[in-house]
Amino acid sequence: MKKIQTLKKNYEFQNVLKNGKFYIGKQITVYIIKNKKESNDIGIAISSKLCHAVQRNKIKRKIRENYRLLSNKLEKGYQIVFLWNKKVPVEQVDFHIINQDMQHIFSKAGILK
RNA sequence: GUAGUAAGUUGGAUAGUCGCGUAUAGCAAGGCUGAAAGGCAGCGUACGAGGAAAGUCCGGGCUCCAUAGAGUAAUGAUGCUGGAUAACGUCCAGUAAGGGCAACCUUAAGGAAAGUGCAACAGAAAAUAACCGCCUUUAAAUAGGUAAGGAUGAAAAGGCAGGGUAAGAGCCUACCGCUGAUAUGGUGACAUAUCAGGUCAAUGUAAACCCCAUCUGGAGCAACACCGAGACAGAAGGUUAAGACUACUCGUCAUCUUCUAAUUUGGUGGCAUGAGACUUGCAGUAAUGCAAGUAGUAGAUAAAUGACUAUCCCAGACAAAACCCGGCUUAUAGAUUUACUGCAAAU
Repeated sequence: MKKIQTLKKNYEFQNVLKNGKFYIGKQITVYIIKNKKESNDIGIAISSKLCHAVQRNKIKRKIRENYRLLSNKLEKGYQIVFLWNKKVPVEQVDFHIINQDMQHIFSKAGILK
């Protein structure tokens, strides 16, 4: 399954955020919960209060790109939601820091193969 | 050369690797799914954010509310004149006032003897002006006249000069301003000229209420239409009531309607050729109109146009389509074009 599956509905997001385990990195926070499928679903949520649409899109794209590069190495059957850490200024968004965060978090959560 | 004014254009580039969305009578010729129709996936190809996409401030298309119909009112908006436009609170050309040496710029530019209100502080007084001063009267107290001068203020009863007077005052006169009438020019706002007016009866504020003129039904693509699933409880009224998205009146519609409670969801259309853009010609001062020609696949739905690496330079600002158009407003690093103005120098 090559395409990235994404969460669509608000209740799906709420479910992950309420019941999932969370891990905090330097720039991103990740919520993870098991689902019963044989694939991973991800969602990216960035508050509209933080910045305007252009910055939001840049953050989303960098997170999505990083996930895409790592997705083959992950165990399957999880729902993952990425959040931006509110305390970090949005101008400092950096591809490599997110990459480190993600590897660290996924290995800590034990879903990295 | 320098300082400006106005109107425009542009809004990092190149290469490599990996990816995303839409389309596809291309390839593959059957990889997955399905009873089938078909759908999904792969490879290739093409296309894939802005000048403001933003704010959501106006106007319109489109949709529903009855085929949105008529009148009155309310509400809201606009407010010099003429024109443009589908329409506008927009644009163009003018007028007036103000600013700038100038190019040029700015203006929420109707009405203050229709009425009501407000004018802080200061000041004697904020609209039937007398605090000081001046003059007359009186021995003095007092009584009266007076808006020239002082002081306060954003604003103090046209300005200035002469005459006049007890002192003063449009009290009188000239000039300027103001108001009105007439004539001429202009479609008009208005301009110019002449004449008359000192009862020139009187501050500002209408971004206070208000008055006048003109316009204005409501809600919005989460509109709306269709397909398919889930759920489907209770009460009231029923031929004159209730309802049909501001109120009232009239008129129309319809047979089931209304209320309370509970309440989920998927797909398709709407949805990309439009009062569109550019070029040329003609008409017009112009906005714009008419004619001919040219180019042209963004279309998502937790939402595509990206990421990384390398090189270059002036080191990339503001900022992401979400039904669609016409505007307005606000944000914006840098680069660049044209026309014009002032100053300086040279010829």
